[in-house]
This record gives sequence, C-alpha cells and structure tokens, in this order.
Amino acid sequence: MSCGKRLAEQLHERGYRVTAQRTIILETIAHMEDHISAQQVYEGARERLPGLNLATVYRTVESLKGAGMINMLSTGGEPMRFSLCDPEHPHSHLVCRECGSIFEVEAEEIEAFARRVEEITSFRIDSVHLTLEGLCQICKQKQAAP
Amino acid sequence: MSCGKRLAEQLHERGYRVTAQRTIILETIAHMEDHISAQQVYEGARERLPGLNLATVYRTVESLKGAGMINMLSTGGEPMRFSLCDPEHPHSHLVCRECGSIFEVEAEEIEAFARRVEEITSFRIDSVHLTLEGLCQICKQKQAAP
DNA sequence: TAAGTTTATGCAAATCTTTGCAACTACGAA
DNA sequence: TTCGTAGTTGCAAAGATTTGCATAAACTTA
Ligand SMILES: [Mn+2]
Ligand SMILES: [Mn+2]
Ligand SMILES: [Zn+2]
Ligand SMILES: [Zn+2]
Repeated sequence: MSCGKRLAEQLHERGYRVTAQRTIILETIAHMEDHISAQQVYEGARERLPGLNLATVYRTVESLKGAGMINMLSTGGEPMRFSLCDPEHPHSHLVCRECGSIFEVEAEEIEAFARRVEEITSFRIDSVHLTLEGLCQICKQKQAAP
Repeated sequence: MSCGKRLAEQLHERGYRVTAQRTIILETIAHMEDHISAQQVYEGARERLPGLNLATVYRTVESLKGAGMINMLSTGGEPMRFSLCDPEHPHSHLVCRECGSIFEVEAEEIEAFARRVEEITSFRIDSVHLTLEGLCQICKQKQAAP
C-alpha cells in the first residue's frame, strides 16, 4: 500500500473525513525531511492541488494535530512548523534562542514525566512533543568567552 | 522598595536598559492575577503611559522573556499569554484541548528532566516552563460517556 | 446508487504578531 | 553635567494565523 493511502486510512480510522486536501497536505509533510512552515506546506501541496487555499492548510494541520498524526513546533519568533509523527521515534525539540538551530532529543524521561503529571493532576496528556529553549553548545561557548 | 523598583533593578542587573515602557509593562504583568494577552497588557499599561504602542508591547515581552523575568504560554489556537516568573513557585501548564482551561502543575520532575537533557545534549536549557496539552478531568469524563 | 446530513473548503475580511526606519532616550565616559 | 553611542520606541506596513459565511464534497442510510 502506498504511503499516502496508509496515512489516509489512519485518518479515517480516527474519525476524520478523508479529503484530497488532507491527504495531499499529509503526504507533503510526510515527504519533507525537515519540519516545515504553513507556507512551505502550502507551496508543496499546491503543486498537486492548484486550487488549495492557505486557510485550508491552517485548518488541516489543526485537524492532523488533533488526529495525533503530526507534531507542531514553535520556535521563538518564527512561524509554527510541522512534522509527521513517527511512533517509532518519539522525540522532543531543543531550540537555541541565540542562533535558532533545532536539535532533536530522544529522552525516555519525557514519557515518565508525562505519566507522573497525569497521576498528580488527573489530566490526560496527549502530546509530549516538547519544545525546550536554551543555548546550543556553540552559542554557549561563544557566550562564555566574550 | 516598591515592587516596580525592584523589578526594574533586576532588569538593569541583567544588562537591559530600564525604560518607562519596560517598567510599566512589567508591573502590569506582575499585578495581574492570571496570564494575560498582549492586548490586555497593552490596555493595562496604556492607562499609565498613553502613548504606548502595541508593537512595543510585543518587543518588550520578548526582552522580558530574554531576561528571564516572564513566562510565555501559548494555548492552542488562542493568542500568546504572559505571566511574571516566580522563582519561589516554578510550574508548568496543562491546557485542555477541549475546553481551553488552564491548570498549573508543580512537578519537581521537570527540573530533573531538564538537567538530564542538558547531560545528554550539552545544550543549556533556559526555560522549563512547559505547556502540555491534553484533556482535563471533566472533558475526559464527557468523552468516556458519549 | 440516490438522497440527506454533516463536515470541509474557498474566499475575503478580521485578528494577531513582526519588522523597517527615522526620531528619541538611557546610560557610561569624559 | 554634558556628550556620544548603542539600544528603544512609535508609526506604518508587512507577514502570519484565524474566522464567518456560502458552496461543495464526504460519508450515512435507505
Ligand atoms: Mn522533530
Ligand atoms: Mn503559570
Ligand atoms: Zn545556537
Ligand atoms: Zn476541558
């Protein structure tokens, strides 16, 4: 089965309608290496669906997030970015507040932390795709030696 | 010493210039009970500084964040909100994706988690003021019984 | 397959946030 | 105190994101 077809099926299973827009937007995000902005999703998807509207991109990523199929990443200042959820490779993001670079970190501690919060609060935590801000190694060193 | 004066002093110590705008915006955030939006900061601060511009509010909260004096909280969909950092009471936020309500959670696990990430990555984590999304107890129960 | 119902989309307008630039101000040095 | 410089601000314009509404498409049921 094609990648797009499998993704569409997942969408359907989770109670979302399968539209051309959703399918193509999802594939566009899936096939990109990096985390991409709404504008980039729009440009990529519009090649296969010329009538597509940017507002639909925003509404769709909201739905895809709700379906647990994509992650949203907000890096200080810059526009929101999106990436496909990979259950095999859950991770969080570190964003350097100096140079803006993004690192991924797999930390099994995250899941434990989320479960602990659920215990304390009786909330049900959906997303543990965290974004932490700080200084990357390079910017940290630069700041140490002025 | 007045609350505003102490805050201004902290700002100065951290290498930021102390302007009327910054002082008043900081006090406005400090004196609000809840986390407030840029628009609310603007309206509050403008009572004491009529010429204030909304763009200055946005630039100022960015600076105050950089100085480690306020927290930013982005609740899915809604505009960004701000609150004063209280070193005595560090906490994270839980946002219900159904009803939008916000809960605070003090979890000593957060700090440990951040330090662990620093070990793994050689990043320096600044902010561990996390926002986790999920379902609050009420919305969780509603969803269980349809 | 043919409605009927519900949800999604496009479009345009509103809202929220960032930015370029010229005038202004804080603050350290003289 | 005065001056020089780098950092801030207001304003207007641009960029990003959300929303209301009429139309169109997806799914349900018959
Ligand atoms: Mn990622
Ligand atoms: Mn808080
Ligand atoms: Zn960096
Ligand atoms: Zn709720």
